[in-house]
Amino acid sequence: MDSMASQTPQPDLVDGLVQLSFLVQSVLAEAAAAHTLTVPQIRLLGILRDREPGMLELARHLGLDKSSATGLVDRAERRGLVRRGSSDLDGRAVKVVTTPLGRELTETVGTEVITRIAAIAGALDPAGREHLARLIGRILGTRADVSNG
Amino acid sequence: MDSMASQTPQPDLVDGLVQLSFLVQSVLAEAAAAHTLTVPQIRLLGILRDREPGMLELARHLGLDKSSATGLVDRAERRGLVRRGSSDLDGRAVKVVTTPLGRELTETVGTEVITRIAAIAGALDPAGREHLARLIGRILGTRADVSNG
DNA sequence: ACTATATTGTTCGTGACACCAACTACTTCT
DNA sequence: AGAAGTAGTTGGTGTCACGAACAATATAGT
Repeated sequence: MDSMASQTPQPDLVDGLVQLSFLVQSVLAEAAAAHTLTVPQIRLLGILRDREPGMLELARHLGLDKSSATGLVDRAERRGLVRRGSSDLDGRAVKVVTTPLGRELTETVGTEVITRIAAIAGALDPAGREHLARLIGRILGTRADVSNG
Repeated sequence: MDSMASQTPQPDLVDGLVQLSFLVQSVLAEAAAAHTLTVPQIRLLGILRDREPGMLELARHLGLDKSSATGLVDRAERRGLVRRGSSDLDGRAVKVVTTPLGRELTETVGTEVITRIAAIAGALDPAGREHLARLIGRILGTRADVSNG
């Protein structure tokens, strides 16, 4: 039946990947909601954990249009989570930075996300988790070539 | 209850699961957008492939509020993808059904989703895919107990 | 230097999506 | 029949994302 190797109709796997992604996303949404945040917001905070990007760079990291990044930062700023600093070199550029409150929330939510996602993986024994991590790593690693320009 | 074991700090795996979920979601969004649809819409169509649920049942399947289901069906109906039939037994209930156009789109998009998601898994060799499917299956299987009320 | 072009962000308008609270219209229970 | 419950809808609010158009600054090209 599997005449085409690359398209090997592996319904179980395709279905599983899709369902798993919904599961993970809903757990993320829960963790975010527990702190009156949303998934895009925690993504934003996650990126700002080790960066101070401009709007455009931010947009690229999130895979969004720059105007979407503006909006995301607007709302986060309104909640006191981030701040718009001005770049010294470029008069029109902006530097998005977390506030102390933002950093604190990043930590809290981060821990919560780890706990909750780890709980999902808790269905597997340590060896299974190890293996899963490797397989996922290989998938994401292959993709890194594509997405990193 | 090994409450500690579930917290095994496995940063690689947690991170991988999260990133993978975003990858899958974005591929789903692409596949949907290729047919002027959205992820919630293809989810809706997917459910209607083998069911004719009422609004409430639909909402439960999607993990949404019933009013959200109403909106989703409203928009899908406006595009001629689904239809509101009336239940014969219950005068207030509704039966959401796909139209011929909706069924056709379901097929087309379904194929596209399979192709694109399979491409993600294509980074693995057949044995790896097999293994991954099993691991994911175990995770989802464990969850099924929780979510199926 | 000085205009032409490119880049960074913002704004505006539109639309999808999701929630909650309130409401209508049936059903079922007593 | 009357009370209570259930199925769906409506209206209001907020987030999110996009594209097009715009201001302001930066970088070329000559």
